[in-house]
Amino acid sequence: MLKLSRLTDYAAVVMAQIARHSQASHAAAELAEAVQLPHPTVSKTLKMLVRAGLLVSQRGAQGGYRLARPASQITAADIIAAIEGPVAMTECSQAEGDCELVATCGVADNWQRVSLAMRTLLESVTLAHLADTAPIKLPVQLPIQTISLSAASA
Amino acid sequence: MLKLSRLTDYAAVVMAQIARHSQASHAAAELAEAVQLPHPTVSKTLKMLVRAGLLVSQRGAQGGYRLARPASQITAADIIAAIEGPVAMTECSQAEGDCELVATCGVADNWQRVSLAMRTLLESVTLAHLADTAPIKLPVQLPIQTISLSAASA
DNA sequence: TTTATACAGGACTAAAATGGTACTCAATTG
DNA sequence: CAATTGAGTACCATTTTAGTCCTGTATAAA
Repeated sequence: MLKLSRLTDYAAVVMAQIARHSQASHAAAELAEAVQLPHPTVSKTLKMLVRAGLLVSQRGAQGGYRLARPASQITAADIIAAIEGPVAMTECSQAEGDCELVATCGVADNWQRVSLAMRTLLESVTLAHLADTAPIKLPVQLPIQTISLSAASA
Repeated sequence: MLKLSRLTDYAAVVMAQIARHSQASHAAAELAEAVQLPHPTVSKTLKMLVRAGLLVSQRGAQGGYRLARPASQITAADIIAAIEGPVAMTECSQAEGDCELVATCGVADNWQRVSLAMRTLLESVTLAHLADTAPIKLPVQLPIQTISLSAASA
């Protein structure tokens, strides 16, 4: 299905929740309550987001989590990467291309172009968009054509 | 990683192999040999592709698999859907939206827009592109902006 | 300084998806 | 009929995913 993992989904929801009240610090328990998910799971997700540099944490009483930077500067690709690792459609489109089938494959290059286009799409969607209850209304010029499809055009 | 499953990857490679010699019928064993993958696995993949209507099969001696329609009319989204089911990024962007968290979620709509944009992207890449050893050189106008991003613009 | 709060890190387990195999049946050709 | 080749099904092993728990550590407030 080319689906996000459930944790990634949670991460997006939690991030959106924080983004909607970005002044305050949010404790894990409070967030879990707000989004109606089990505390430990939310906690785990939050830790991953901190490690990825999307959130900052403050220990102790009155502590909690806050966005590391404005919601408009955090992308869907960032959130996905924080939980699942870098966006890549196939083994071989990752850094360590240790696929032994390169010789017989014959589609690797083109998959990588598609992969890149998808990544670009996900980078064009920010947390600010996701958190907004209104539909995404970017007047963005998606550079899709530029990137992959005209890479070696005629 | 938002990665394709390995079987989907195999499917793409096998489809590309068939597409490059689309006149002949191809036995499962022959294809497995050509792409250097285990026979039973390739066989399984082929059956899924037949069930999805992307290949047609012919039993008996001299039988094998052929494309059900021209490579230019088979999309990456078709191949992915054949193996993994419909492209959808989250539970709730599928047909049976049985997610109980709709109330507290607050990002569902926007995820769906992103999901739709990705699907459109994948539909714009055909098997003919994938099978071509040259880079994709579509002069395609990707309708991404149209679909999701300006859906409710301004 | 004590205490309550709240995050950090890691170990562990249960469940599910994935990938791969084997075996039997059905159809076609010659 | 015999050889070939796909169809269908059931099964198993592995990996991934999700979720829990426990112990440690930093911070703030009383």
